[in-house]
Amino acid sequence: MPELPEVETVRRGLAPTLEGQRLVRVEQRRPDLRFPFPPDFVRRLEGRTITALGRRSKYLLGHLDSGETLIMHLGMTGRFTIAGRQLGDFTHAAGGDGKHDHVVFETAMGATVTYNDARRFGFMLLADTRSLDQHDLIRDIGVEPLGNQLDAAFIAAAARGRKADLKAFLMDQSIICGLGNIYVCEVLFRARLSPFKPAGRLATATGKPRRGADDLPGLIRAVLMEALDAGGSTLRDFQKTDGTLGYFQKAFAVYGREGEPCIAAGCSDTIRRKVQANRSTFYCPTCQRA
DNA sequence: AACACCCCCTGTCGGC
DNA sequence: TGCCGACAGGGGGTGT
Repeated sequence: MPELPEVETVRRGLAPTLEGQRLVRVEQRRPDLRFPFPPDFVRRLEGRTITALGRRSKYLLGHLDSGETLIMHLGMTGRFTIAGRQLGDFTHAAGGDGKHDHVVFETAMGATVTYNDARRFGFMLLADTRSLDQHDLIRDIGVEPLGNQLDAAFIAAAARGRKADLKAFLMDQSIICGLGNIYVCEVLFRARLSPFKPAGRLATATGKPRRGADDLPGLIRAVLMEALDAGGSTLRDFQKTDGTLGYFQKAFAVYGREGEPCIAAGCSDTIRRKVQANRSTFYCPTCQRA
């Protein structure tokens, strides 16, 4: 399920149950997810306290009092359940038969947190906290879009001379992290930029902002913040019901709307879908010409 | 370095 | 009803 807003929603949902809590029991039910679990995975977790639950890009980071950090990625279908309350992958049915429950954490307070991941594109690793920034999977991650490093100058400098198309540019986690297929489509629609034009058009030859580069930081933040708000409200709703609310409850302007009318005022075109780098790109050919 | 592909895995959905 | 292909929110690895 996870792009940045969803991972952050999961983090906020898990934090009250895990932060400051000791793991009294950890169950690892298979040898691997996307990657093999680290050696002695259970032994290195049991008895440890999670001092803080953080996030970097789409990674969840469980900092332990042992000096290690539990790095978790949800892949496409990863989700956590707190004793019946589901966090993540809202598109798949709630609950389930536990068929894909791969890891179970039990805290000293008696809470049970289960990780479920049908496709197993997610993973869990352990890394030394002190050198976490230098970890292979963390080192090359780009700027956090909700942080203060993302501005027009940064985008222009990064885009300068790039031949890859705008869609790939915004999907590239080593430039701006956290955006995935859905939100890139939504951002480009709001920016009225074509997904298919080279990213280099965002910058002048000397690397100054050009065309949509000025608008992008604000639009990226707006799209992510709206999703975050929706995720939060979804989460609150979910605690009170057993339905599969959320995520797709949020109304997207283009994502998943192939053949439906463009929502832009005065536009009578329809949303198209094109496969780009093996992923679907949704866009309005009339509104996104630049 | 930057870029274009391929692949990992399971489930679901639409068409026949 | 069954079968089959297309598709799904990610990203690591490889080859040019």
